Amino acid sequence: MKVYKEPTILDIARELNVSKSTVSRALKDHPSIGKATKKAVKEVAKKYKYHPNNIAYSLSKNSTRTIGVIVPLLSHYYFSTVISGIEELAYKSGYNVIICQSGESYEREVIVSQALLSSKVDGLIVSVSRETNNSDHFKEYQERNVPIVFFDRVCSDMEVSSVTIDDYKGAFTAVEHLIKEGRKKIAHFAGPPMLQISRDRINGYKDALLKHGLTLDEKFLIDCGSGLEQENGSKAAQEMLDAGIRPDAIFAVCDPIAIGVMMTLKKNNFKIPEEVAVVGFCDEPIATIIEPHLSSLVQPAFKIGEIALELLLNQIRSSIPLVEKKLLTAELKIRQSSLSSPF
Amino acid sequence: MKVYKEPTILDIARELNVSKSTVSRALKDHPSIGKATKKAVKEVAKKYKYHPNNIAYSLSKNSTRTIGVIVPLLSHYYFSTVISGIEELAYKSGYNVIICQSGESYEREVIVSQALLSSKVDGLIVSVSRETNNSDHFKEYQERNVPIVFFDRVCSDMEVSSVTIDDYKGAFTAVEHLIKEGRKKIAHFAGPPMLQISRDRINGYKDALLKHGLTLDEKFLIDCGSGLEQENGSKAAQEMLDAGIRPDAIFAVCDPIAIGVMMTLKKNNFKIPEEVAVVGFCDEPIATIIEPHLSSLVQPAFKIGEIALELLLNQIRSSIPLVEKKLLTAELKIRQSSLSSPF
DNA sequence: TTACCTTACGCAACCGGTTGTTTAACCGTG
DNA sequence: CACGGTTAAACAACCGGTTGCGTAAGGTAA
Repeated sequence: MKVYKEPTILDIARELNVSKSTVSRALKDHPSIGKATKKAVKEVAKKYKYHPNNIAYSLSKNSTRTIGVIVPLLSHYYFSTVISGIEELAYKSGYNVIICQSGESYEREVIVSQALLSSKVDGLIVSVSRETNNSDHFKEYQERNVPIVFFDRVCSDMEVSSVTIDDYKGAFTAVEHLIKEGRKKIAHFAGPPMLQISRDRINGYKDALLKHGLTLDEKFLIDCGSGLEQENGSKAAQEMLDAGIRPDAIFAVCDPIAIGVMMTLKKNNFKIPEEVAVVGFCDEPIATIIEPHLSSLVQPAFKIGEIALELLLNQIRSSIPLVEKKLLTAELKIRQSSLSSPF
Repeated sequence: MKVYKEPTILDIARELNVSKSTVSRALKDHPSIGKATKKAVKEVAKKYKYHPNNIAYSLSKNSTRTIGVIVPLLSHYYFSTVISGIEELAYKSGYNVIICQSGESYEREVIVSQALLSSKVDGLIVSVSRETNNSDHFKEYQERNVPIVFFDRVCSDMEVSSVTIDDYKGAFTAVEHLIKEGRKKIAHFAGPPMLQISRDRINGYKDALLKHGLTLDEKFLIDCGSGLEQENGSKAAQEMLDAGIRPDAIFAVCDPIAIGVMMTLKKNNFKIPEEVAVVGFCDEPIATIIEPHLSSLVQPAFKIGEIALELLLNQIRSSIPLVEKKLLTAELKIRQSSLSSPF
C-alpha cells in the first residue's frame, strides 16, 4: 500500500506558480495575502482534496494540540463517561484526545505514559491504576513541563492539579443514612488499600459510626482483595456469611462490589433491604437494574471530565506552573436497597 | 509553560562531537557504527533522559505507526471490549491506537474521521454510527490508500475488509430456541432500520418463524425508535402492552432493549419466563444482573477486536489492495429468561 | 523626480528525526 | 609502496509544514 502520494502544500504551490509559504498563509487567511490569491489557493486545495498534515504542523509548531488520557479500564461506565466529558470540551477547544487504558496494571501504565510522552502530547489526564505506588513515570512529565491533571485516583506524592470526589464525605453520608434508617451493625466492603479513595471511604465509614456512638468492629471491615469487580464482592460476601458474620447493613466501596454482595445475599435467601440494607458508590447503570434498586453515591462523571480538561488547559495556557485542586461532592441517591420501609 | 527544551539527537551529537546521523544510527544499533560510539551515545541519551520524538519520526518515515478506531460509544461494554482486543494486539505489533467516539452522530463521525486522516493514521477500524448512511468520509481513506476495516456495523456500499458476526444466523438461532421452548407468539423488538445488523436480525427472526410454520404477524414486529437503549425498550414495551398486544416471547435486538422490556413487563406484573420469555443479543454484563438472568447471544468482542486489527495489518503490509471478510457466529447462552421450565 | 509606505509575495531557516551517498582512515596484500 | 577493500562516521537532502525577514511593484506625498 501507500503508493499514492498525498497532495501537499507544495503541489498546490506548483500548480499556481506561487511559493509554498504563500499557500500556507493563504490557507489560514493571513492578512498579507491578496484576496485573489487566497481564493485560487483554496480552490486548488479543494480540487486536490488537500488535508493539512498534522504531523508536519506539530513538528514545526512544537505542539500537537493533543492531550493524552490514561484510565484503568474503558469498560467501566464511570471512566468512559469521564472521557466523554473530556472529549466534548477538548473538541470545542481545538484539541484532540488520545485515550489509553492501563488495564489496572502498573507496568502497562508506565508503557503507555512513555508512549504518550514520545507522542508529545500537550498534556495528560490520568486516573492511576490500582497497582500504582510509584510515580516516576509521571514525574518525567513534570521535568519536561508537560502538564498533568489527575482525577479520582491521584498520586498523592505529587503536587499537581486534580479533580476528585470527596470520598470521605460521601462514605460518611452513606453510612449516616444507614444509621438513620435504624441499622446498627454496618459492615464496609473495602477497596484495595493502595488506592487513596479506598482509604478515604474507610475513614468516612469509621467516623460516621463513631459520631453516632456505634462501636467499630474490625470484623465488619471486610477486605475484598485487590479487585473492584463484582466477583470480589460475591466472594467476600460468601466468606463473611460462612464466618457467621451477620451485619444488618453493608456499605460497599463501589457499585460492582455492592452488586456482587447483593447477588450472594439473595442466593443465601437474605432479604434486601429488610434483613440487610446495601449502599454502593458511583451510581453505575447497573444500580437500577438489580432488584431491589441499589442506593448509591452519584459521581458527576461527565462534569469531572470537563473540569479535568479545564484545569489542564489552564496549565497549558499559563506561563507559570499552576496547581488547582477541585473537590466535588458525591450526592447520595436513595433507592430501595437501603430503606427500612421501602414499600 | 514549555520553556524547557527537550533533549534532541542533536544535543547528544554535540556533547560527543559526532554528527546527528551517527547518533540516530547508534541508538538503533546500526551495523556501521562502532561499538564504543554506540555505548557512549546510549550513555549520554540515558543521562539526558532522551525520548525519541515520535512526531519527527513519523514525518520522515511517512508512517505514524498509529491506527485509528472509531466506535459509536465507549460506554458500551461491547465496544470497549473490542477496543481492548485491538489494543492488545496493536501494542504487540508496535502500533499505537487512537480511540474516538462518534456518539452515534453522523456529523461527529465525519469530523473525527477527518481528524484521524489529518493525523495520518496508518489505518482505521470503524463501527459506524447508527445515523450513518453516507460513506464519503470513509471513501477518502480509500482514495488515499489508507486501509479500513469495519467491524459489526459496516458501510455496505464499500468493498473493504470487515469482521462481523452472523446476525441473521444469531437471530434465527434465538427465535428457533424460543419456538422449541413451546412459544407461539414471538415478538421482535427491532433496532434502527438504518443499521444492517437490525435488518439481518429481523430477517433471521422472520425466517425462523416461517421455517417452523408460524405466521408472521406484523404487529409482533415492534420498532423501538432510533435508539438501542434501555429506555427505548421500556417505552416500546409499554406501548405494546397498551395496545393490547400480548406475545408469549420476545426476541430483542440487543441486551439493553431486552432489559428495558423486562423492566416494563415486571412492572406490569407479567411473569418472566412463565408468561413471557425474553432473549437479548450481545451478552452484556447486565444480562446476569437482571432477574431472571437474560438469555443472550454471545459476541466474542475481544476476539473481534483482535481479528479486526489483524485484517488491518494484513492490508498495511500488503502491496496490493486486500479485502477479507470474516463472519463469526454468535453463540446462544441460555439462561432463565427464556426457559419454559426454568426451575 | 525622489523618498517613503504599503501591499503581496518569495526566500530560506527551522522543527527533529531518517537515510542514501560520500569520505577518510586504516587494514592487509602482492 | 601502491592498490583495493573494510570500517566508521560525516554530509546533506528529505518529510511537510511555519514564520521572520527581505524585496519588488505600485501608489502617494513632498
